[in-house]
Amino acid sequence: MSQPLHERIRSDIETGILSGTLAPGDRLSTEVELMARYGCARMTVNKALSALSAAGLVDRRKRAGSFVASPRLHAMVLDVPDLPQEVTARGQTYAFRLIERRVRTAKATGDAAFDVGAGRVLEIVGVHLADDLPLAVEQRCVSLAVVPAIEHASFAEEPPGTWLLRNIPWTEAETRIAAIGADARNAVLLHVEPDAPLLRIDRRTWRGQHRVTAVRQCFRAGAYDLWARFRTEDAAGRQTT
Amino acid sequence: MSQPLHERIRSDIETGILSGTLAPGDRLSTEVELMARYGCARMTVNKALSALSAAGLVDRRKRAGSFVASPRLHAMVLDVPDLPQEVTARGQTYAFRLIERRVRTAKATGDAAFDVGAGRVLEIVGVHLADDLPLAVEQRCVSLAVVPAIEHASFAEEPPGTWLLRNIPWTEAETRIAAIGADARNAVLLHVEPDAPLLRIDRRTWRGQHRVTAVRQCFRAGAYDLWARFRTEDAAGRQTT
DNA sequence: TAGTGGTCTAGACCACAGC
DNA sequence: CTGTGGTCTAGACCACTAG
Repeated sequence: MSQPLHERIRSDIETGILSGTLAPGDRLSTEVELMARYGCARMTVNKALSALSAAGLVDRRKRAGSFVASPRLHAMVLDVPDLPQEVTARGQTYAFRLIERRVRTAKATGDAAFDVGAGRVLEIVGVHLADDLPLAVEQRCVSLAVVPAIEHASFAEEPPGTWLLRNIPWTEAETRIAAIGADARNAVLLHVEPDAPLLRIDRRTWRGQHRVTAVRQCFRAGAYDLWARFRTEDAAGRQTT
Repeated sequence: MSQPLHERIRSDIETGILSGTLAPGDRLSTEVELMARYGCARMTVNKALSALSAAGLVDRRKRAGSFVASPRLHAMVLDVPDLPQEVTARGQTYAFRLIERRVRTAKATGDAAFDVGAGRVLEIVGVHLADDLPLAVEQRCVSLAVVPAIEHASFAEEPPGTWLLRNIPWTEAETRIAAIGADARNAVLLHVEPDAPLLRIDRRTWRGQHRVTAVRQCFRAGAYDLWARFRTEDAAGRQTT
């Protein structure tokens, strides 16, 4: 038996759903029935059905049974790019040029996208470069109350985003993606015409109840694309053995 | 006991990781130790640790033990918008205006973004409208070999994307997001100036080995933003009870 | 109220990788 | 070699809810 039994049971049912043999709303066999069919214990069947439920392929209701869920998968996995890594992976040399760096105290920014709560805040503006060509402009606020160590970090070696990724685990994050026209400052920094299309990525990050950082990155059009993928296997927690 | 025990064990360890008490690379207690600490069976502990492993918070190695995973996940959950639903949720009226619809056979498009394999293919061009204002231009190819029923669908009631979402489960999808300048055709259809910034979303979808559909949506800047979120609880499969 | 899933137990054998 | 996680068993009790 090269494949675990609960994995085979899960795979059998998943195949039925994806091939259309099992239509949305259809009732699956009960755990007791599957137990008899595969000649195994109930825990084994339960593990398979729980995985399908976690993946959203199956809806389980007490007393009623397990049902094929309506195709509702509106979610994909979005890669959060680590720019130095992405750039070097493309065979280019990465650099971060710091434009501004200051510490302010507790003032409201007036812009909800950059609010990281009360206390001392580190504000950074910089440019990501690939082979010395500007790739993106980054504006960032970091709460020094949550991340005091970053006040003394030099961003010569790595940009603030990478520093944070390496040092601060986060529990919650929110990303907003839009297309905008370049304003005067971004046009200069990115070497593009004013009103040229830019990809704007806003991200806010929490650690528990505390806001860690808020960042806005504006990419030159064509300089970098975002990718997202979805695989049923990922959602079902299948091992990539 | 309002909370399942395996959930409490998982929560305890997760809290330790996120608070920094458990640093990346630290070794967790073994299943046997946790079993003794919580006074429960090994299966219960295993369920908690498996969930943390699936969430990417913990790395488990045979003979070595369980360790706090070092770099945090670089991935978030991207909402795949169902435009009619999004638009009506904003209190606007949604409509889809069909511009082109034709069936071609097996020819190569020359554009990899729209390749859905051999056989008969339905090609659609249309505009998504919110309160009669153009929101996005959509170009789509659908493989009629995989989805024959769509050949006779009228898109008066719902756009092809929604039709597919309701009728065809998919196993794998890939999305690419970029900012572009409007070409002549899109400028006319969206009522914007040529070269105005647009948010372009390309998506290809598979069902098993077969390519189901390939779509390109170009949104007016500011008309619609993409959102992505991440919560540790989601990844750990915690129920939202 | 009876059937279903949710959870848990106290064992067990095995594969695997560090020691 | 030995400890670890991966898997599985044959039971059990409970909560919930649809019939």
